[in-house]
Amino acid sequence: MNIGEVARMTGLPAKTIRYYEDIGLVTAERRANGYRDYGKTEIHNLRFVQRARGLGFSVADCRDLLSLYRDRHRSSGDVKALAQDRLREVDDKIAELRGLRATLNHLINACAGDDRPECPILDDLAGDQNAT
Amino acid sequence: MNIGEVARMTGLPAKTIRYYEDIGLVTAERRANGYRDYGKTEIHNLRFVQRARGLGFSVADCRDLLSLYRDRHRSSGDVKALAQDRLREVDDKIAELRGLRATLNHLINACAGDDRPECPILDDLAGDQNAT
DNA sequence: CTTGACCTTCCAGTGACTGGAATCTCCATA
DNA sequence: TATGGAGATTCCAGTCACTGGAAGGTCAAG
Repeated sequence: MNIGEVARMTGLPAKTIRYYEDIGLVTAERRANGYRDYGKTEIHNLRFVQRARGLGFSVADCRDLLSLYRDRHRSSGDVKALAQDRLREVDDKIAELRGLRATLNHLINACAGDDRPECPILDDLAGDQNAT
Repeated sequence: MNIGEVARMTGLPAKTIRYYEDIGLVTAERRANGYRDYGKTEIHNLRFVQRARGLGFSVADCRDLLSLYRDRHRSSGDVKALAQDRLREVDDKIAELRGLRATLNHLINACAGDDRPECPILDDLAGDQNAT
């Protein structure tokens, strides 16, 4: 199967699929004419990576996950550990964003948002102690 | 004031301060010897940028915010709009991460995490319809 | 005069793609 | 058989916001 069709099937841009080959994540056979030729396994692996990326795993994580996937003798504990690391990252990020959100919201509520120049948001960014 | 001292004062790496000059965000005077010389205004602007970046504003946003900050005739509405855009981004990101978190958590709970190879996480990534 | 801390510039790398140019291959139609 | 267009190839550069490192200039202390 040509790369274009795979792109259509998976929704991954052909560019990205080529990139994954570049970095050795999912490689394809070559036809006599030099075109990449994708079989079921490669497409399966591409979808696997696509889903893992969708869950926010890094490409490096995807590499590990793929090799665990291929390993008949893996321990599910190794996979779970990876997922737990990722969960921790997500939790940290959510906590960080919640903090940002609160500050931003506070600032927005304090700002009239009209034609006058007085602006608590800028005052705060400027480090004005009397701001907000 | 030399860049090193400014770095110590603000907590911004000297590299970053030079970078901000490179992109024309916060520029410093030069001494006879070619060293950058920072005055109160520049340090103030650096801190301003630092705070805005801390709230997740892009460097491009910081540029706009700085120019609004310097503009005596600005409208606070313009600043508020920028902050609201940013708030929307944060909200979107939080929503996305919440979704990821739920999926990840679900998968983690389904996985025994022991020495056996059976793993619902991998099954799910593989697109196995019977997974989880 | 030397040492070491500090400053300068410039180039390259990060992650995960994405855009674009130049060139080649395939297939259908005139 | 020629040609046109779609789709394939490679390679280089750009994104964002830095960060690392090399090579070299400057300054103050001992």
